[in-house]
Amino acid sequence: MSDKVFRLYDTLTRRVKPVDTIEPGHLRFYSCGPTVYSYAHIGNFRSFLTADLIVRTAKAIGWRVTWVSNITDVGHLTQDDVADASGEDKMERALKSKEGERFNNVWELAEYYTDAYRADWAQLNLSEPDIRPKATQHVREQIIATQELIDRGYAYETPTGVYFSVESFPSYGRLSGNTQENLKKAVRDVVLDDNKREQADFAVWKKDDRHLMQWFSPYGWGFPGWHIECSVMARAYLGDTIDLHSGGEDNIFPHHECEIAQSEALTGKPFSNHWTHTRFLQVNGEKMSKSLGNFYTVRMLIEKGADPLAIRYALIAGSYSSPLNFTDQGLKDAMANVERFRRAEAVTEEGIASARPGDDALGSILEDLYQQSLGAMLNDLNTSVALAKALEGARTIVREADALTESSSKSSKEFLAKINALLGIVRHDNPNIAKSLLVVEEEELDVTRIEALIVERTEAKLSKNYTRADEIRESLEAEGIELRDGPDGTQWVRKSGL
RNA sequence: GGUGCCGUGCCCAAGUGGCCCAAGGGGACGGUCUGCAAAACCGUUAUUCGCCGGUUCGAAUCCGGCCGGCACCUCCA
Repeated sequence: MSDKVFRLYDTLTRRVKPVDTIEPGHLRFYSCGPTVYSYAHIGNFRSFLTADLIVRTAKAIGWRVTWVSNITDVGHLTQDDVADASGEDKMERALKSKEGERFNNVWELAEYYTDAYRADWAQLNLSEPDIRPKATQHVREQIIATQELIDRGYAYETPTGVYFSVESFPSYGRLSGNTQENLKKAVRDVVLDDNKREQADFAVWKKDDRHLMQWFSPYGWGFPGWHIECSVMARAYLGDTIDLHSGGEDNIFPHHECEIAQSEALTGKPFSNHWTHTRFLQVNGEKMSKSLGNFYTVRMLIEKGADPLAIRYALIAGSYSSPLNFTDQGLKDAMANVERFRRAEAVTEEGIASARPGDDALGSILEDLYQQSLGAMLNDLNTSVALAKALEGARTIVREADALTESSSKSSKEFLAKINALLGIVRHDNPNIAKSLLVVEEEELDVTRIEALIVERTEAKLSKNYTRADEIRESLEAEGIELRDGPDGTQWVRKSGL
């Protein structure tokens, strides 16, 4: 525990305010996860990273965190709630697509993309949520909640499903500004459904005995509406009122607006005391979309040679509360920065091994920088400043390099460990998980041959045969191997494909 | 039409009333090192914050107008 204040923007009150926990020092946090009908893209991950950074920051000030992040493995409708429920389900559509051919059924498809999601998650060094519930594992509770909403007069059954009556919940629209009145003014074409009392009413349960995923309920065969899963799972794991709820900006409406309505209708208590939303990621100044060809997944970028931690860095380089422009150049920039942390770590290890006597020249400087970095994170997750302070620390360490005493090295090591716990950009917290899930197989390198060539080049240099030396350097360069001459000999590194 | 968000150097991006003649990263340029390069390290790189007015002792920061961009309005992180 500490007396530090963690401030975050709250979408509901539209201002930055301290995160208050109901139980002192214990954050109960729910973040919306993906629908697993395809690979999650880097825009999805930007929003998951916000959740990860919230958890890391809370832990850095000594809070206990119970973090629930769901997996939506029920397909929801791709179209508006059309009257006959014939709207195609996005998981069904994925199954019928070319990529879906290899799956026997939607369940396998969901499982495959869930695994892929978790692998990418580990690659980007996101910490593991305490609970990762699946919508399909909570259908029973969703049916019970649906019935309760009917019993309490907030929902009604029609020939096509069960709908939540927006009129019955007067504060509907408080989060998004889409009040019933404003929604009526909307001129957007909406598919009319005569079964609904009001156009703004939304589905809690859809009746459909042809749906690929269906369950039996008091209303016959069908499947749950999209919003009810989060209401139910948040309550099951975190209680009636939670401290904080997060998601992407597109979740504000309708998803979170509807969650609030359902949850508060069920419990009569506030659903979440704080709401945080991550703004969209743009790619090269444009909206990310498949048609524009700028739709990036984590594995695509790794295949292109991007360092997973650099992807992470690039995605958190800007504030979560503003749109971020993800560019190829930004990714390269991030790689250079991640490299600097690696260098600082290498220098630190050498310094400890050297056992050089002397004062700890860095301890207080680094502690100060860490505190500034933490302070920035506590101030509405100001990642730009937090990263700047972390980089300054890494630079400070690298600058000392050969002059690092053993005690300075130990301070450096502590600094890097704390920065990594806070920002996750120095190294993978759990390298084994990241490695075992590595999506791209490192192509085999003939290390013996490379090292033999380096020896040959060193000899050529000694005999002043620079033509041969440069020839070796250039041929290795062409293979993607970069040579770096230093006082202690020549090192080699793989060059990134970016 | 409704509801929100944004416009800072060549690029990305902090700062939202005085500590800012504006962090940090990349790039570019100069230097140290080096056979040369790469890497590393050091230094330089916005009297200025979309435009025009206003408020104020003081504005990138507040207010008004204009121009430009983005998101959501029941598939979407």
